[in-house]
Amino acid sequence: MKRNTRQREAILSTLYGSGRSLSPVEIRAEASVYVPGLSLPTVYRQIKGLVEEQAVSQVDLPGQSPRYEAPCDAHATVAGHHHHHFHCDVCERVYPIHACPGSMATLAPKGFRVERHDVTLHGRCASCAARA
Amino acid sequence: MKRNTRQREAILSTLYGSGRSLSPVEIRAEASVYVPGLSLPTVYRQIKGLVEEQAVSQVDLPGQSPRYEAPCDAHATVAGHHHHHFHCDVCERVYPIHACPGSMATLAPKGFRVERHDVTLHGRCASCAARA
DNA sequence: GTGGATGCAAACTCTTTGCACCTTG
DNA sequence: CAAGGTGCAAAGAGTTTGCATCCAC
Repeated sequence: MKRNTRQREAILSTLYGSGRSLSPVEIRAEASVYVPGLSLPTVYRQIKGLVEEQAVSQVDLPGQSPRYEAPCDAHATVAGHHHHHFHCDVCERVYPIHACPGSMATLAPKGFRVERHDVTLHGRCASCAARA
Repeated sequence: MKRNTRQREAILSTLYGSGRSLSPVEIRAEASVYVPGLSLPTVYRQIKGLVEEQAVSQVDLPGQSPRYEAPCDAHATVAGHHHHHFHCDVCERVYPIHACPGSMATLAPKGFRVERHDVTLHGRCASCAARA
């Protein structure tokens, strides 16, 4: 997965252009504007390669299939930086949260070694909240 | 889904007997001890009904298929109470965390309305940490 | 020109559904 | 005895793979 095909470029620019996390189907829909006929298997193969080379990161939210996002450039860490996500219950979109409640090691029972945490917020995003 | 069949009893006692969240396959494996030949479709149908009547709650962790657990009786709230989960990276088991970092409404951007949050801790459970 | 990438179709996994038979109340 | 539950097999949904063709280098 190193060649600059039209498909790869379309997928990459879709991910880097969007400020949020996209599902494979969303990626296909957006990238199809640049490459009509783009196939879903190609999207899956490209994102798999892109995740491996850390050009894109995978976002797993509870109860949802994986989404993908461009590493945040606001903090310019090469391999992306620690952040969380907000899932809008209305439009189903996923937005990055550049804040963190901090270590949660003390929440676990004695003897448990906490090495990582995931936080997902749910509710209404700004535009869906304004609409209500 | 109201009749007390052997299958239903086996599934319920498996969930109530285990102190953690189980996947449908795990439920089937455990409950098969009481009902040999228990089928996976029956497990899926029973848990669906049990979740609807709130006798069991569904646990969605990031990147994982759903698990199911008996509502925690330590706090004795009928419909279960707010809690989180710990996922062991070694044995893949999921344990309840009866603590919560508190509201995270301030983490979201302006205009976002936060109504709920999920927290998942990852690392090593007590027995896997002791073994290392 | 050659090897990697693409698109199609088929395979796979997980979950759900149709249906004949069995069991609970 | 009737309504509901079970097991089997097959159908769906989402993702991955095989393969012939195409295209970037």
